[in-house]
Amino acid sequence: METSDLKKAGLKVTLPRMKILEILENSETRHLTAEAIYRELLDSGEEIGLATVYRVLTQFEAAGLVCRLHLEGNQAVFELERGGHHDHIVCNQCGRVEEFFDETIETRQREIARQHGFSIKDHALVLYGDCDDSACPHRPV
Amino acid sequence: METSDLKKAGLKVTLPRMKILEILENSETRHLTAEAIYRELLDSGEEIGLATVYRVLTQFEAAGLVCRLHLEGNQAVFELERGGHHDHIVCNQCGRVEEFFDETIETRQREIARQHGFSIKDHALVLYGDCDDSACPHRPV
DNA sequence: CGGCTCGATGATCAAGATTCTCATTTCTAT
DNA sequence: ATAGAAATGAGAATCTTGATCATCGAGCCG
Repeated sequence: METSDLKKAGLKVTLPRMKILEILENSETRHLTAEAIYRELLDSGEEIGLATVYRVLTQFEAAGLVCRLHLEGNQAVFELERGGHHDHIVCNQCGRVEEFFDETIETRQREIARQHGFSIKDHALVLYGDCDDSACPHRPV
Repeated sequence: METSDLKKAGLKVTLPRMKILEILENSETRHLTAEAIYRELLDSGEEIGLATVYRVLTQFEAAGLVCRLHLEGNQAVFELERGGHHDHIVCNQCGRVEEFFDETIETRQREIARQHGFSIKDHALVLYGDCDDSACPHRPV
């Protein structure tokens, strides 16, 4: 379970942390802003401060439990780290986020970095487009 | 010249706008924050407000004269739109930004988007790494 | 189980980036 | 030149995120 992951990271197992993990696990979209997590906690009757949400998410990120994404908006979104690296496609209309992984792109990135004399440490790739209408509700969030 | 570009975009030709274009054109790094442009204007004796810099850059972006990049930092950087699309490599040590274009990656992106039922409109790809030491000064900015 | 110690929390404040407001100035067309 | 509209500058406002600090609770020890 996750309590062990928390302890492994040197973090006490507290209610706010459990609740936040729970929300990240059960989220439909799997990509949530700190605000969204905060509101969901308030709605379910928890007494939590927004500062705690940000603090905990930052700690989770440092512990490798969570990834922080900077999409076009001004807010970062957080997703549970499930092991595999992946990049993202975002629908401009409904905000839906899908994940993908492509070895061809990964390989080319390494080659390009090498050509430029860089040792690549990380990368951020986000595709923006419109998803097909049938599957695209009007801004669900 | 650029005055025609400004007029074409429905923007009056004013001193602040000309100066900002000039700085973007003559910049060594080609990738500047709004703050950096503002400071450069102040240093050269112009009386300009930071709000104007942001306002003008946003208008330039809407007019397609300028691109806004969101790198890892919290500030956006702006670069003159010179026609060719490209992506970026950023050095984690010195902040240097280099540009590249790779048709293989572009093609794969379109294919991936299609597989996911997205019509891709845009994308953001940034590689982060360390550039080779000899060419990497210690944080020049 | 009761208490101790230190990390965790929540409320508020603060910082940094960007945008808004509005009175004043500057273009541009006439 | 002049009127009308758009642009500017200064500062306030906003939004997201991190910091502060007094209080609280988790984990450990007896």
